[in-house]
Amino acid sequence: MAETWHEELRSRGYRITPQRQLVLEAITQLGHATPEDICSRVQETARGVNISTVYRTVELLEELGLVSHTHLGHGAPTYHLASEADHVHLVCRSCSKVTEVAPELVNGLVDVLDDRLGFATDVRHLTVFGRCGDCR
Amino acid sequence: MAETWHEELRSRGYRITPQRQLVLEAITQLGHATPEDICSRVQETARGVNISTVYRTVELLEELGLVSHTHLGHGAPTYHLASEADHVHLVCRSCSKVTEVAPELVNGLVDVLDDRLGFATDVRHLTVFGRCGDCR
DNA sequence: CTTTATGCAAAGGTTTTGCATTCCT
DNA sequence: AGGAATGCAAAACCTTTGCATAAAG
Repeated sequence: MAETWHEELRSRGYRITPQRQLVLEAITQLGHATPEDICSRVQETARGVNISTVYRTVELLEELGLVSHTHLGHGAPTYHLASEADHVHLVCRSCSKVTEVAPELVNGLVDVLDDRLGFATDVRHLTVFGRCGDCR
Repeated sequence: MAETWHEELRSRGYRITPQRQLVLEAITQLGHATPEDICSRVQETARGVNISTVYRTVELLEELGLVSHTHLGHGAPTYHLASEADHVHLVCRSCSKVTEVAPELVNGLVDVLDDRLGFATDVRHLTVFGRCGDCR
């Protein structure tokens, strides 16, 4: 796989390090991962990455547009690949199940907010809380 | 003003205390308030309510359906009266401005999620992040 | 060799918890 | 009186920061 983001990093004066690669791999594999999740996962496969490095790295990766985060519950945020982030999260208050739905479903909302208020919605960060079909 | 919630409290075996009344008053006055905000506000007018009591109280008031909370930023959640919570929050990533919009604007989304997935959206908790008109 | 990145440990902010005391009912 | 609620302090989380050391370019 092409590591195009390496160019991106270098061009901005950042460096390519094993830790950064490991964090990105962990996020890729885990899907939705908290900083702690990422840290644990990396621990398994290599000598580990310090939790503060994880925080610094996810911030960097987010700035580069490679990952994005959302808040699925009360605790830590979860990170996922931006390329796979093209969906909206539904979180069930009752069973805590997280469902991903196509962003098209919120097109109506996005258009309304844009037309009436000039507000540009960040769809990838959108999380809708409620009750899922199974819990009603 | 009728203190109908007093009945509700008693019938569930809970007690009416000055602290609980003060917290509810503070939320009423402040609109969107973090636990810390609530604590400070109460401090001003009375002998004060301990922060842990604030936490315990907002949890209780939320369980009773009197208040609800939402996450407007990275930090602490904000609480507001459920009776005034009938709106959706828009948060600007750029200037951090919070706008409240009528829940009707999201009716389309609510209907789609219900029809296609049987998902019942909690509109009052909904917060949409993005960029406001002024910042585009 | 220069500069950035990491690890560690400490600090900062937020929330929870245990327990003795207070105070509704 | 009896049980629930509060205050306090400590602990538990989550995240950030300063600084010495390691490592990328």
